Amino acid sequence: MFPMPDKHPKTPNLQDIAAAADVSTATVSRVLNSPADVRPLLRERVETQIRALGYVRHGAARALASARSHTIGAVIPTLESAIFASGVNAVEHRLTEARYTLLLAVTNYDLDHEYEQVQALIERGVDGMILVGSDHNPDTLNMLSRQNCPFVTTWTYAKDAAHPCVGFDNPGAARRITEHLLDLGHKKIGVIAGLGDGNDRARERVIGVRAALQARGLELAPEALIEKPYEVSEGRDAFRALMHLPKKYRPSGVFCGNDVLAVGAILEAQHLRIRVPDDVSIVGFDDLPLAQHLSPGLTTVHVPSRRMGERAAEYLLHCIAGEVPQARNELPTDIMVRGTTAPPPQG
Amino acid sequence: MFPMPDKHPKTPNLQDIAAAADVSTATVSRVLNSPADVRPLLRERVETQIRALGYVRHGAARALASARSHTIGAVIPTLESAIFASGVNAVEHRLTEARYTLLLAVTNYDLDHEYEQVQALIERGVDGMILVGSDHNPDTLNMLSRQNCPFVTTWTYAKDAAHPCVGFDNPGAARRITEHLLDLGHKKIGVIAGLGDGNDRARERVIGVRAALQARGLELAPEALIEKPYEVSEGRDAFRALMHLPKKYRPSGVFCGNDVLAVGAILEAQHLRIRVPDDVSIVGFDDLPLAQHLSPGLTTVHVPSRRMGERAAEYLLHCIAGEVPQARNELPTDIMVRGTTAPPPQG
DNA sequence: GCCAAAAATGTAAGCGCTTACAAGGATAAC
DNA sequence: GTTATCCTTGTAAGCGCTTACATTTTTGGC
Repeated sequence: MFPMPDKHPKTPNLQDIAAAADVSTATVSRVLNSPADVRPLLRERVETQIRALGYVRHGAARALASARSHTIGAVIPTLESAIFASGVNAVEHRLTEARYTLLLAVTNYDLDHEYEQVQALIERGVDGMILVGSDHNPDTLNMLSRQNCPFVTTWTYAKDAAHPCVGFDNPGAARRITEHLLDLGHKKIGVIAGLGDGNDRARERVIGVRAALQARGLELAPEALIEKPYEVSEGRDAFRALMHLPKKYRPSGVFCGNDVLAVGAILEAQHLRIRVPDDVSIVGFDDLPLAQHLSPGLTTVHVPSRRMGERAAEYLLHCIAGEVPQARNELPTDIMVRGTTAPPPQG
Repeated sequence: MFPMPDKHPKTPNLQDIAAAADVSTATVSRVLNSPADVRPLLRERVETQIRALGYVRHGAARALASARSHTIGAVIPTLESAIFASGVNAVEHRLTEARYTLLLAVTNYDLDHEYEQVQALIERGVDGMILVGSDHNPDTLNMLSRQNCPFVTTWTYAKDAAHPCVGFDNPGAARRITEHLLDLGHKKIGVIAGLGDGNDRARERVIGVRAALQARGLELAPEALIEKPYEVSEGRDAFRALMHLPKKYRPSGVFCGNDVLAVGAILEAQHLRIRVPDDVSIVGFDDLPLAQHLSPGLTTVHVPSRRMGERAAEYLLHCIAGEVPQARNELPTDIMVRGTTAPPPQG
């Protein structure tokens, strides 16, 4: 073996810095982690070398030695939905402020896949984990607690929740916006819900709709409940199906499990030359940025996704700092009454 | 100190498994990493213990010992834009398939912030990095190569690109869709561009528009070029401004730097009772899922964001595997002619 | 059965860092 | 000038794993 031209001049490590600055590795480590503990003169000598050699910490070694990875994991259903994306964005911001890094994993609404993703993140040594919803494989939660990895669930809240959560009252919000429809005089309500399997939020919203109806002695006809994946085209299909129901069931007010489905419904209404809100009222859920720009603006439930992301990140950061933050955090939702709702025709 | 009730029964490590299965740690490591190297009988004995004790690998230790973190970093401008979100989603999928995990960082279109994020990810020991665009702080690229961290840029392609990239021809696509407008007979073109600072894609798209105009002896009036952040409301504002231009400059065809701006333009047109495409034609860029559902459907440039994400992930995975994949990858774009473009009024 | 070659397993040396503890120096009280 | 105290810095032991190398076992040709 002969001397290589230094193509890969070996990235410097703590020892190299220590040698260059003629101090011990402990001192370099201290300059990096608790600069106040080392005298300015020495500190500067070390910092000079750090810059000169372009030293970058070795996170794995750091994590191994300190049992702290400075990373947080988030496991979400999908990034295709704008609303999770913006929540994740918020999480990322808070973490970056705290010099933490986000590990992201996606489940596609599959709880078994979620289990694997959680395991993968635990293997990566995340210091905390953010989950969506309260539907989880029991193994997932077991693993989390066995590994004593602090975690918090988002997007749902219940005052008796079994786990730390920062979320909101899904059935309550669904109920309130349904009541808005009922207050306008609608009697026949249709529902375009998200897929309920493994998705407690979707199910709970339907429960909220039912509750509102029952309180007025009404019922949700089975024909008028359609479950669909969260996609514009699915919303269109479902809305068309609803409009082709026999008159007896055909709804004058349609509750959509989220805004993506609602946009689909509106577009299909336009396509079918059904006027919104004159002929049919439509409500959504989530308040995507787009909702207010549509014309007419979409009446929907505003969900504080950004704040939820921030709060979840903060919760974990506090846990890691050894504090015991409040475990159950409820965030308010708002009914945004805009242009897609009105009294039913001839009524 | 007295014996604690085992609240935290210390998560088991390789040694514990080795002891329990009465083998060496090397053997346990092998059943985990190259099971074929250990005889079925032994392997099963070890696997039994792994399950029994609920063992989970310690990634940091693994990374330290093997110089491989099994993570990839992605640094993107924002997650609020649906199009990056879906690209990231695609990256995540490919990585998960390869048992890799994604570290995500966001820059908010700030190149200095990008530098910090890249450093943070390098500290975390990512095995490769995905960047967006070709505008970068030189320090960022230096760090990457000093740490010899393989990386690939996305969203731009140039046949003489200085770095590995998987992207597409921004100016070319912008030029082609502008030509579509010109072919319809439009002579006065307005542009609602993204903010060009630190965003080569936004600038290149404008260059493409200019090229198309110049080729026909036309010019882009300075008044008719408006730069805005990628937001619906900004698109509305810009469109309104364009429509209030003196007749001489007022465009009959508007090129929007992305679909979000285009949606804003369409909505504002609706608001101003300007008919699209009868009075004004509008084109976008990106082909967000929504674009085809609008009515009229948005004429736009289809960008293969999903495939781009997949290819970028694959590129890095190949690099890590020691291969030398093709460094410059161009993906095709398509002009999607839909309903928002037509000949200008009165001929 | 015997022996060489091949396959399976074990041994142990790090990977780069943090941190308890030890040691050395400066400071201040007397 | 001493000594006790505090503040800085150094020493060195791991953290949990991978992997080159050494050792043992198995295999198969004869």
